[in-house]
Amino acid sequence: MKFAEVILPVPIPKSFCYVIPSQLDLEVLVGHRVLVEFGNRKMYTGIVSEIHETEPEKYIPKPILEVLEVEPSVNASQIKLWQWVADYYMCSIGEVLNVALPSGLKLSSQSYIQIHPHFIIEENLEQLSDREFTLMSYLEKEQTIPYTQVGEILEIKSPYKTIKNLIEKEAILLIEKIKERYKPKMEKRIRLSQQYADQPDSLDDLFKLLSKRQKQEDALLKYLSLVPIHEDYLTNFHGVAKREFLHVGRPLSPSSVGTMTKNGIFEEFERQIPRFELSVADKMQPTPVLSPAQKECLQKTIQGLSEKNVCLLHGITGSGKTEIYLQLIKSVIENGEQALFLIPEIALSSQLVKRLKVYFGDVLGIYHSKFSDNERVETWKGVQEGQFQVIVGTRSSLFLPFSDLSLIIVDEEHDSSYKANDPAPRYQGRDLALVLAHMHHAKVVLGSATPSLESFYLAVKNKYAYAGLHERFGDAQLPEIKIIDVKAKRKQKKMKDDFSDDLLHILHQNTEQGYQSILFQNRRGYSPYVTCDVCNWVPTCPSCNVKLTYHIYRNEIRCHYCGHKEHVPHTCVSCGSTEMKTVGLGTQKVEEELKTYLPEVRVGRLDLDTTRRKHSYDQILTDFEQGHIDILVGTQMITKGLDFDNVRVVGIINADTMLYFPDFRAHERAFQMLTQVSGRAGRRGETGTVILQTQQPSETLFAKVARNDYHNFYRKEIKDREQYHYPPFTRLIKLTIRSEKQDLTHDAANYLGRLLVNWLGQKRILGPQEPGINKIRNYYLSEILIKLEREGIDLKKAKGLIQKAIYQQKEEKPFKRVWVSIDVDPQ
DNA sequence: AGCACGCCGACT
DNA sequence: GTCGGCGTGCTC
Ligand SMILES: [Zn+2]
Ligand SMILES: [Zn+2]
Repeated sequence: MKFAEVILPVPIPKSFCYVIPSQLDLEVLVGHRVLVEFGNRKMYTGIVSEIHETEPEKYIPKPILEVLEVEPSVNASQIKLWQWVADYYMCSIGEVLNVALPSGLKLSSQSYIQIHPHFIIEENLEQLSDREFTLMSYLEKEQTIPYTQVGEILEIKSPYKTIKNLIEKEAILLIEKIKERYKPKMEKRIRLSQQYADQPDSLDDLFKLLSKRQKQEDALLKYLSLVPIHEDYLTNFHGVAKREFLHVGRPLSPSSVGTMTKNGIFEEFERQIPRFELSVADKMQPTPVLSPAQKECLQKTIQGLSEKNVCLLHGITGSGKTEIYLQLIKSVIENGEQALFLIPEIALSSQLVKRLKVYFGDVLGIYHSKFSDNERVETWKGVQEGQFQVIVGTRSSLFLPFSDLSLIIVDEEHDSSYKANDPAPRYQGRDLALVLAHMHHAKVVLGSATPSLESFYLAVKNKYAYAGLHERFGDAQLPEIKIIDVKAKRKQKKMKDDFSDDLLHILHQNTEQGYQSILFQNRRGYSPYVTCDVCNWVPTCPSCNVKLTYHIYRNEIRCHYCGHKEHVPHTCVSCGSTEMKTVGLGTQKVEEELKTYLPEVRVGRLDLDTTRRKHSYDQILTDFEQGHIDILVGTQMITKGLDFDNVRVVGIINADTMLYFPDFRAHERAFQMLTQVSGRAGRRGETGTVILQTQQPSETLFAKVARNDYHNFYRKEIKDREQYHYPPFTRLIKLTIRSEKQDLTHDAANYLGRLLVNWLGQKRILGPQEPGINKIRNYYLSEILIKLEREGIDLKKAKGLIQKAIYQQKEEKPFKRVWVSIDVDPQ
């Protein structure tokens, strides 16, 4: 007998053993998607991770029900990668599967109830209680009802007993429905029936036959003009797309074509077509020619990669790193190997995709979270079948089924969207890229104008190769950055709301001269908060310990953590005053103020609120690119994406907000963000200007941004990190303890903290400590930070002890309803 | 994570 | 008594 270890998408840290039934004996392979029953009746797709002959001793394994494919969807190196992620990020391999596999490839069953075929309600009325009768009447109308909806219908919380009773009475049946899986996109096509296609002479007879039927004759003529079967009868085999046949050029009557199909003149058939538009070969262009500086940098990168596995490409904003990536990718394609081009979530605009398509054509695949399930499955299959040699995508493309990967590029490697947050696995895409590359013996290029401290440190330590690109492309110069003292300006009465006279003046002048500007305010919405003018009371969320955020367009206040919303209060809950006002500054208000002070200027806005719909982000970028917008107001979103040649001025409304995050990375992030946003100013031979407004003009970080002085920023920051034992000198693991009672969270966190102190030592444990936001969705939170040395420590053993401590805490009776989540390398 | 099942208190 | 809420433990 043969058995298969199957990975299932559940947060249980092991695989499950199933019997391979004898009739499937030769079919099941490692990496196959298989259908199995799990629990009482629920069905899941799992991935076979191992095939063996060791019979389990303690239980009788269930059989594999179905093998869902001929070629395995997952290859062996992917399973190895999943296991690495599960071990390193301390989660179950099932959770890894859950994010790795596109949902189009994961099917699971849902339970439904339906009326038992032999049961007649009218004849069994006395058997049914009121509630049971309600449910049965519902079933008569609806045929089947999902199990999960029964509770809602009956307005009770646990429908289980009602359902169980009805099953015993043989009134209903439980059935399992499996959700639809991936659907290939099909196209209806039309061709001439075999008999006419094979013998062109018979067409004459056909024309005679149709001579009295004008519309049918038209259709035949149109077909022959689209499909030249008289030149090559084989062309009939592929026929013509029905859509094109009916609607392109002179339209045909669908009903007459239908009649001809019924009469056996035409035949209809279906063909699978790709979801992605194929590019036309003649639109393709060679990759752009490099400047001398870019060439030199490319050489350094190639040289570096011959000595090290990773090269840090440190190129200032506007230096043209992308062109260097293109060259590297090109040579990968020429060698017949695969390349992965990772970019931050938001930077994957359709502009970028179009640009890359022009260079790489149909070997380019795209993988993105805004894609539909079906599109993602198609990219997955394209990589697997070798159609796509280059993938541009966000961090989840690390899980695609590569077989021959030789290069990974991580663009804007410092970007925080490479870190996956809430559902486990909480992986860092940049780090995982290194692991994936290692498995494939591939090389990695980390590119950034403002490298993360971790990466730069490793380059300094000679673990990574380093290639610098310190001049801008073309004749462009770095922008001139002017620091404006907002406090002083206010005293001089030179502020209009949030704009200094200098900023307004330069914006006005720049627009007059036909150039564009960008305004940066790292907060969306109008005025973020509502407050009482008398006592400063601020409405907070009933479920979370956060202030509610004001949204002007609905005149309501909302919680960003749980979605709770309410109307703006007219009176203060604390003192009864009716003097409620809004405070704080969001992009929406910046936009409004701008329109007041510069009424003739066309203003656009780019933030989460204006880009919710699928194509709105691309639309705003296009409008800006084509000059329909003079000034674009935005959040950090505008620091990413495409470069705009016509932007000469960047205004930073309030640079201070970023400095005060209670987080050891606050300065790093502020430096990166300010540098990136400043870098939007001045390309193509013109020197740009940046106006940076602040309350603290003497803050040294701003001076470093102004001088584009990464090295001094790095030296100061790395010293602090070393002194306070933060990465890259230590590894951090953050434990978050959650429960519904504040005391319970507190006690559980203390218990866990004591265990960890005993097992790992006092100096490695920070906390427990309540985070700034100590309640989310009615769960109270506490955090423990574990600091482990980078070297000279058995990391596996330490993680084992942490896991053991969490299990031991969970074993304690009072802590059954306490949850602990683990974040390895938190951001 | 689901889901089954058993115990306990509220309400016929 | 009975029924629904809720806590607990298991899943190959
Ligand atoms: Zn008040
Ligand atoms: Zn909330």
